[in-house]
Amino acid sequence: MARTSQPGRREAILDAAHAVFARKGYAAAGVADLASELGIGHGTVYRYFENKRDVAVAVLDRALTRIAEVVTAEDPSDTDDLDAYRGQVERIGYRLYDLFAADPALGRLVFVDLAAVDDGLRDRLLRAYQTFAGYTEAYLRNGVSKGFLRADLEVETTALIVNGIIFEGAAQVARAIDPRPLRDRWIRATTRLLFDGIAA
Amino acid sequence: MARTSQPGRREAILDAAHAVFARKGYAAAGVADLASELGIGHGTVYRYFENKRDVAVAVLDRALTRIAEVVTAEDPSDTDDLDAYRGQVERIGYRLYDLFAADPALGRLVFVDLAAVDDGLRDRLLRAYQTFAGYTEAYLRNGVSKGFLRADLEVETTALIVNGIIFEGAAQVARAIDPRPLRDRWIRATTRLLFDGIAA
Amino acid sequence: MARTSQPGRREAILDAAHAVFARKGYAAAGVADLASELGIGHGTVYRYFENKRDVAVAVLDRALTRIAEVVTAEDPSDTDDLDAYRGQVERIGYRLYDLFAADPALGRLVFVDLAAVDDGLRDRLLRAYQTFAGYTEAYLRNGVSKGFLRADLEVETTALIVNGIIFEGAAQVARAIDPRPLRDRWIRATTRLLFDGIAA
Amino acid sequence: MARTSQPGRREAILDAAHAVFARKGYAAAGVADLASELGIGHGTVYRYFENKRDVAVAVLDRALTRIAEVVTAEDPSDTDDLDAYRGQVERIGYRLYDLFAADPALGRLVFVDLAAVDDGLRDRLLRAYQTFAGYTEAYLRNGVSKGFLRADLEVETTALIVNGIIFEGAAQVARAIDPRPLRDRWIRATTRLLFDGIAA
DNA sequence: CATGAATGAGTCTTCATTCAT
DNA sequence: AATGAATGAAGACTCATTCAT
Repeated sequence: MARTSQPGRREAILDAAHAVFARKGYAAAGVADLASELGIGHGTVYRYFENKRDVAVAVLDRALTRIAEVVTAEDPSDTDDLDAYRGQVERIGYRLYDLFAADPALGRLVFVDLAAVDDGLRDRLLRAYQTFAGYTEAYLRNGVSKGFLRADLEVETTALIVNGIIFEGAAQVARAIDPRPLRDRWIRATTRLLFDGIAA
Repeated sequence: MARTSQPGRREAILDAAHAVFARKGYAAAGVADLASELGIGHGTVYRYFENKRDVAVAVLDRALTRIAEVVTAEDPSDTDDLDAYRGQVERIGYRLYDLFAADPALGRLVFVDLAAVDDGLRDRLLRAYQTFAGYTEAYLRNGVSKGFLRADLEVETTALIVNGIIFEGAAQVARAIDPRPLRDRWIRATTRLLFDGIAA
Repeated sequence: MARTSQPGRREAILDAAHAVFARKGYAAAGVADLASELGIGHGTVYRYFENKRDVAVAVLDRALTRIAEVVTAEDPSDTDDLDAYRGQVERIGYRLYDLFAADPALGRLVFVDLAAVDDGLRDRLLRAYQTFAGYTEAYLRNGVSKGFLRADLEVETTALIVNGIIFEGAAQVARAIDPRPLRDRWIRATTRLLFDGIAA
Repeated sequence: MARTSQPGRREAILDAAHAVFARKGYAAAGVADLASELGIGHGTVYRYFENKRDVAVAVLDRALTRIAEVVTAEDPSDTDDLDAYRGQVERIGYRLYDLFAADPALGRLVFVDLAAVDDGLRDRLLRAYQTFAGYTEAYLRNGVSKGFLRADLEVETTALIVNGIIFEGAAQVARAIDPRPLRDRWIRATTRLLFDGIAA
C-alpha cells in the first residue's frame, strides 16, 4: 500500500539525527550520514527540514521536551513536609538519571554539541534552563511558604544551583560505564547535601 | 641572523584565538580569522601550530591552567574549623567568578565550544574536571578528618557536586549583564546550601 | 530516481584529464582545470575519483591498457620463419607508432609526466614494462626454438632492448611535426638493425 | 679564517638538490629540504639561485654535462675496423653504466623527474639528446665511410636508436639491486644485437 | 653573506544544498 | 514524494619567495 505521506518520516529522521549527532558531533556529522543511518536518500532530509541546522533545532527541542517531561511530572504544590519533598526530589532524580542513562550521549549532545552549533541554539538551551529553574523555584517557594524550607532561602539562585547539580550529575552519570551505582550514590549525596548540608 | 622569532607570537596567537573562538565558536572561526584578528598572515599561524585543532588544544590547556591556578591557590589542609573552611570556599568562589567575569565567554568557550571540537579535547576537559574534583575532595577529606564536616560525608561524589555548582555558577554569572551582584548572590546561596542545607 | 549517473562521465573525465595532464603536466594541472575542460563543476570529479592522484592512476592504467592491446594483438607462436617475424615486428611497430602519432603527447604523458607523480605510479609503469617485455621475450623464444633466431640469443635482455627501441622510437616519433615519414624511417632502421645488424 | 664568498656553496647546493630531487622527486622536494640536506638556511639558496626551478635547471645541466663527458670521451674517427669500433662501444657502455650505477637515481632524475618540471627543462633534455645522437651519428658515419659499417646504414635514425638502447639500458641497470651482472649482460646483448643482429 | 620568520597565492578537498528525473 | 548526481562556496593547509636583522 502506497503511503503518500510518510507520517513517521520526520520523527525517524530526528531519531537518526539524534543518534548520529551524539555519535560524531554536529560538525562532523554530514547530512548524508543522517540519511544513510536511516537508509534513505539524503535529498529526502530536505523535504522535512529546511537545512542541517533546522534538524539540529528539532533534535534539541525534542530532547529538551523529554527532559522537561521528567522535571514537570510532579506537582510543586503537592508536598507539605520535608520528607515528602525529599521523596519528590529523589523521584525526579531517578527518572532524570534513567533518561540520561538510557541515552548516554544525551548530556553531551544537548549541553555540548548542540549548544556549540550557534547562538540561536544556545539561546534555546538557555531558555529551557530558565524554564527548568522556574519549576525548581516553584518547588522551593512551596516549601518556604509551607514552612518546611528555610524562610530566608534564596529561592531564585538556589533553584539555579539545584538545577546545576542535577544536570551536571546526570551528565556525569551518563558518562560512566556502569551508571546504576553511580546514580544511586549521586542521588544520595545530592539529597544529603540539600537537606542536611555538609557540616558535622 | 634573521628577524628573531617573536617570543610573544605564540602567546599572542593564543590570545587572538581565544577571543575569536569565544566570539564565533570554533567551527565558524577560520584560521584566517585568527590571523586577521592579530593583523598577521594566516600562514604565520602554521609556524606556531600544527593546525587549527592544535590551536584549540593550546587555548583549552591555557584556560584550564588559569582555572587550576585559582582552584589550587589555597591549601586544603589549612583549615581547622567550619568557619575557616567557609572562608576558603568563599575566597575560591570570588576569585573564580572574577576570572569568569573578566572573560565573559570563558565558560562557553571551555565548557561548550572547545568541548565540542572532538573527543580528544573533550577528554582533556574531563581530565581537568577530575583534577579539580581531586582538589575539592582533599578539602572535604580534611574537614571530615578534623571533625568539622559530617563523618558520613560522601566525599568523592560530593566533590563532584560542589565542582558542578561552582563551575555552573561561574558560567551563569559570566553570562549576566552585570555579574557583580549575581556573583555575590550565588556565592552566598552556595555557601548557605553547602553549610546549612535548605531545610528549615 | 534522481538524474541517473552518466555512465560516460567517468570516462569523459579521464579523457579530459588525459588531455590536460598532457598539455600542462600533472603538477601544473589543477582539479579545476580537469573539470572546466569538461565544463563541469570540480566537485563532480570527486564523485568519480578519490582525489587527483586517483585520476592520474586511472589515466595511466587506461593508456597502458591501450598500448598493451597493440603489443598483444599478435600471437608470438604464429611465426615460423624470419620473414614472418619481420612482418610481425613491422606490424606492431606501425600500430604502435600510429597510436602515439594519434596522441602526440601520449609518450610524454605516460613515460614522463605520470611517471613523475610518485613511486606508486612509477611502479605501475615499471610493471607494465615488464609485461610488455614478457611478450617480446615470447616472440624471441619462439624464434630461437624454431631456429630462425640465433640459438645463443640473450632473450631476456634483448627483449628489454627491443622494447626500449620501440617505446623510445614511438616517443620520438610522436614529438615530430610530421610523424609519418619519421615513423617509416624508424621502423625500417629498427628492423634492419634487428635483423641485419650494423656491420658491413 | 672568514671566507667571505663560499666558492663551493653553489656546487654544494647542487649536490644536495641532486640528492633530494632524486630521493623525493622535484615536486615533493621543498626548497627547505634542499637547504636542510646541507644544513644551511633555506634563504641562502636564493643567494645562489633565482628560484627552485633555477636549481633544477642547474642540476639537469650538470648531470647532462657528466653524461656528455662519457659519451664524448672517445674520438669518433679513431676507429678503422669493426673490432675497434666494437671495443669503443663497449668502453662507452661500461663507463656510462658505471656512471648510472654510482648514482642509481640518476636516470629517473634526469629522464623523468626533471623532464616533468616544465617544457623548458624538457627542451633542454631534448637538445642534449640531439647532441648525444650527433656524436653517435659521427661514429656511425666514420664506420660507413671507412667501409666497416653497412653502406646503406640509416645513420641518423640508427644513431637515435642506439642512443635509446644505451640510455634505456643505463636507466634499467640503475634500477637493479645488483647492477654489475646486469650491466655485463646488457652490454653483451647490445653489442651482439648491433654487430650481429638477432637472426640465426 | 646568511638566516629563517613572515607572507599569501594557490590547491585540494569537503559537503550543504539544489533540482532534474 | 524520493532520490542522488551535480554543484561551488568555503576553508584548511603548503611552500616558494622576500627581506629585516
